Amino acid sequence: MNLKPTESELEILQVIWKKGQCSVRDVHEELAKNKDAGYTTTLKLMQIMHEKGLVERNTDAKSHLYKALISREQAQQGALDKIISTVFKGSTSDLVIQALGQHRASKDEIDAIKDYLKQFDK
Amino acid sequence: MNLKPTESELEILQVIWKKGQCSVRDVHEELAKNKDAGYTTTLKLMQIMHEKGLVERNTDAKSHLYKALISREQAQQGALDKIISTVFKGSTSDLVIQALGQHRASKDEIDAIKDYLKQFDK
DNA sequence: TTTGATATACGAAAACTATCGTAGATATTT
DNA sequence: AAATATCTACGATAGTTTTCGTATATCAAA
Repeated sequence: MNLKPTESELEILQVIWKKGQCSVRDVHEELAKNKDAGYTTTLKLMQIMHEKGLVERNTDAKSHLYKALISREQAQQGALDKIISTVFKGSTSDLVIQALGQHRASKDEIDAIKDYLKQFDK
Repeated sequence: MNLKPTESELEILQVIWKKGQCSVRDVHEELAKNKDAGYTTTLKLMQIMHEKGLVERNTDAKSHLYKALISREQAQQGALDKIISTVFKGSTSDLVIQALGQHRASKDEIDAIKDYLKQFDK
């Protein structure tokens, strides 16, 4: 089974992750802010995600409620693994440095990272 | 013009980046180690990449030689931008911390990152 | 110079993804 | 209860990406 979400599926997962549990309409209205596709498009995608096992749903009510079966962390890890191997030659530090360089992390972000790195000191 | 390489195109670019200049056969043999697709598949993909302007080629000899027209750094940045916005809620530090956490960066890598971060002190 | 290996070109099929329209069920409003 | 709104199901289409077969050219070896 292929657990790797497509681009559109990720957009949907984002909404579900944020809200915890969503109807198709919830997701659709959120997506409609930045994108314009019909309601049935979102519905169909979510049905496919259900077939794939990316989400589960409660069909008790007329309007079904969806929950994610893949965590944001899993998706993050999958995305990282992929780009580290395809464009960063397997080097995590290359990725980190490139990320910090171009994205001009804020002072808070830099501090968060420094804090994190302290655990490696002894 | 769409400069964003597809998944397969990235696999090919990887080989070209590593070797600097490649014939279709060079790329194909490298890919064949991990994947099995026919020679003409690789050829076709590289021809499409040429049409798209992702690579240039020298057709003097019978066997054409391809060079990348997009740098590894550009591709890295594109890949980072995408995943930061789709799975990391726009947070670079989330990405960095997740990357360091799971990938168990080596001491050298950690040191490289610490060095890099020093530039933000003053 | 004929044969065999290796190239490119390129159309077309296959696979995957995204989009939509329509049908029919269920709920809500008047 | 009839009309209206909202939901799911699902087939069909369109778009993109990947794969491959076949034709044809070029080179090297017998």
